[in-house]
Amino acid sequence: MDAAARLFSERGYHGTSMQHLGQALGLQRGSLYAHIGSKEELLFDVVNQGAERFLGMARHAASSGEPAAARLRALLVGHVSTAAQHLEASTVFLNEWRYLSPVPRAQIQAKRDLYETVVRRIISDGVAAGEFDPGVNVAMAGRLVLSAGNWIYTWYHPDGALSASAIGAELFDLILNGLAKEGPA
Amino acid sequence: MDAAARLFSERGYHGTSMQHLGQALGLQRGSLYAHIGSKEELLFDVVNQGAERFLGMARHAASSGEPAAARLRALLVGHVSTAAQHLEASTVFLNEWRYLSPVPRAQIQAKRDLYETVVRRIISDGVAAGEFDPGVNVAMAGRLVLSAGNWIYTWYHPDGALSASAIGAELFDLILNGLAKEGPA
DNA sequence: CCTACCGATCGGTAGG
DNA sequence: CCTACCGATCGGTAGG
Repeated sequence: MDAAARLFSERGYHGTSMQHLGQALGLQRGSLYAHIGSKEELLFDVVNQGAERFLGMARHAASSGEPAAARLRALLVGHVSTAAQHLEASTVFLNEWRYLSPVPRAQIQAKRDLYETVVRRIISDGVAAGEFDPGVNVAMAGRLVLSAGNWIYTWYHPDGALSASAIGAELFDLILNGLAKEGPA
Repeated sequence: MDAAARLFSERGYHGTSMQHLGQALGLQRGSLYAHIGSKEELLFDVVNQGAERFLGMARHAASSGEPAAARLRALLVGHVSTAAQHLEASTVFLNEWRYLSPVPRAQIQAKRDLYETVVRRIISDGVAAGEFDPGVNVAMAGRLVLSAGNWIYTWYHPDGALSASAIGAELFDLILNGLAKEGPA
């Protein structure tokens, strides 16, 4: 699965052959079928593990009992940290899941929808509690949070100046406070 | 190129065969080679056209002479509108460009970098002009804007409640003002 | 885990 | 001479 995550993230699912995987593991391609059912099953396992990682983190962040802003911050920091720690598997989760056939894809779609629901719930909680602006479009704000978190795999490098947590925290501050100068209405 | 944009966006570059392309056009796959040099050349053309579209729009938005906030708004609205109007080609531009071989990929990378530079320039102009908060991390804010714009192809549907322009405008307002309630510091 | 295959299909090119 | 194709096949590789 590690080799698959790496190769699928670099070459894409369809750009990776069983030959590539065999080579990475020092096996003939036919021999891989003693360990996996099919190439697609391998994709599903990598994608599903990624989905579970994000979902588990989100549920934990959402249920802390803290104010909505703190929960959203924990979720965004957790999201970026998870993506950074499992960059290849996260890339596969985000980019290659759509190549699954209908039944497994629907399973993953359900987990993606659940994740988005968790994010929106935190935001609508924050609006209800008076923490966030009552004019906030909850669906749009949820998508902004997911966008910010999901796009980082395209530019994050482990040896960058900022840690994953710091990136998550910076993104949260931007989303919470905006670009505009405080003060004059 | 339209057929390639559609097929590459749905199946991915490596998941699309010359057979698929021929079928979409009512031709034998071999006949396509009277029109293109190679499959990769076709990918490059789709990706490059996408890059040029976004870059042209960004240059136009950036050079209006308006305040930074208005320019950033125009860029985000333009970005979402462009992505919406050419959803398939934009998807290929964003997802499949990395499968180009080194030389053409570097050409596209340069255009992507240029686009990001335009975005950052607007933001740093806004900070310098006192429109934006002086504490803003320009690189991070630029990535947030790009993230918001680049992720929409995953959920945008032409028959949704909001037009592309309206989505761009809502995203801009969120990024400018943030989630937080105005008032108490 | 191997070699040796299967039915099919890959991107690309042949001559006409 | 051109554009726009044909049926067949090139050397290799796909998943199984």
